[in-house]
Amino acid sequence: MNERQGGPTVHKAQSIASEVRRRIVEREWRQGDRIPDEAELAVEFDVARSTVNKALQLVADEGLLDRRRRAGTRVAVNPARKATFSIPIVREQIEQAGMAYSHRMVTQRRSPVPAQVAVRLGLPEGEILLHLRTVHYGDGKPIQLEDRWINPHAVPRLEQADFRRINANEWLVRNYPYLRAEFGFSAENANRRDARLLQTRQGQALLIMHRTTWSDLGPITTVRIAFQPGHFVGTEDATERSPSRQGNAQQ
Amino acid sequence: MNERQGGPTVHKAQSIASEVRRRIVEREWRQGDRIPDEAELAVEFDVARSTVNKALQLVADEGLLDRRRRAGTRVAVNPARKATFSIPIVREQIEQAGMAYSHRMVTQRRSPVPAQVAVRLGLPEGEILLHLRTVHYGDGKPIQLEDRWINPHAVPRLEQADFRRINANEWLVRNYPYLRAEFGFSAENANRRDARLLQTRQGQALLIMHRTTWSDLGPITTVRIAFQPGHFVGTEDATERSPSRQGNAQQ
DNA sequence: TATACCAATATGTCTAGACTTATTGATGCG
DNA sequence: CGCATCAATAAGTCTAGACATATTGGTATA
Repeated sequence: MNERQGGPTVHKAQSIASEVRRRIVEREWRQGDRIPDEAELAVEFDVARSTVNKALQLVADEGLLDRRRRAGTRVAVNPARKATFSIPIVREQIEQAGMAYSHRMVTQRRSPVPAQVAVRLGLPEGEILLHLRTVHYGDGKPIQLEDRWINPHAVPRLEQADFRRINANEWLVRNYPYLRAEFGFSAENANRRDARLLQTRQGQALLIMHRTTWSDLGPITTVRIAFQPGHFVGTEDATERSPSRQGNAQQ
Repeated sequence: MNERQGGPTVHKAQSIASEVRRRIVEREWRQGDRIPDEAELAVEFDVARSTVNKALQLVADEGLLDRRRRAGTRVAVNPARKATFSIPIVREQIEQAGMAYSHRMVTQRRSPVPAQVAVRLGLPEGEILLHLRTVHYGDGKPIQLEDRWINPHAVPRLEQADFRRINANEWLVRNYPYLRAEFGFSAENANRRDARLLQTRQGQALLIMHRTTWSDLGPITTVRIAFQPGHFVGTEDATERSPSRQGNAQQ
């Protein structure tokens, strides 16, 4: 009972997942169809059931399959719905574009959160948080403008940080891992302050990105980032989960 | 050699992953630290090594850990960088907001792709694709405007679809699963046509979403969606991979 | 007819053991 | 001192088997 030889690390699960994707994409298995169960596929591909299980979980995580106990595995009716984001850290992003990075802190003070921000953070209005406004520059030209609120209760030693030297984004990322994040995008016509800080004209369409992060100590920070006109924020990938880790995020 | 009793389906891997996250977040393990190897943790938590492996892979996929063969597992220096997107299908989105959905096809014709679009699709300029312009309405008011190119080579039976009855988004999603997708956001001041179709004024800041999808037959479709002024597109989650599947995407 | 219950089933999860492979760190050589 | 080589290590993957549990569909009961 031990007639193995080839040995693992050959990604059988990955190949099975690919084959499953192929059958779905080429319509051998149609949307809504029940596919053969794990045991059958294990026989077909000549692998252990757990290997099939792993493969199907991969594909299901991508959204192409729906799996339910006892009910079996079906080809998803609304397939492939996830996309993973990969957003460079401001400084890296700017430096990777071959520009010299710098930043300027425009505001730093403790003040009561306005209602709108409190909602994003899930905190009561009026709580005293640290409020920062920072402009990030590439070769001296403004690239993005961030308006940030930091929750001191979730960020011990916040006082010790000098945000004129290291920007809040980097400091938080390096020191305060988060467990959950929410992103959002919208567009706004530049108001007077945005226009001034980004050195553009009022009314210019700006891409606005909101981001809020949490650890188990509560909300860490929420930011509103206004990008230079014309800026494009792209995601990479979707669906096909890569086994390797990569990417970045701003906090 | 068989003294088990409690039995699985208790998510030991998940609990271990949570504990690992906790140690990272609470800085018992600092950024850059090497953590105990799988065998040690298996002893500590009294589980099989493969269970620890699974737990650590989960956390590594979230970005909190970096793992390398022989080198061991370290707490990531730039942690937690992924966010998964979950975007409702237009019609569902509008209906879920309690509005009556309708759509209107403004343009439908085959024409040569302009250079800009060809680049997004990775096709030669001038290829003949199907070009559609559609406005989606909620309670009769324009919600979003999509400008779409569809590649007939990746979409068999394209002729048989009647996009006046079912919108392209839904038709594609139901029939043509994709394997890869790219998203992007930007902001533009509404031009004359955008303004007319969205019933707003020129110059208004519009959130623009670009999306391109591929199957193994090549690029399927690329869309530029212009949202009604004030529209907000949010992502959900990040990091903490949920074992269940959910969410939606537009094609 | 509606409900409660039960057996069968397919997936979910874990274990213990084995083999594979990238990478490190030490050793020996030119 | 720089470089090639090699053994040890830690993660990566797979297997076979077991138990867990949600769901289904049928059967018996009120």
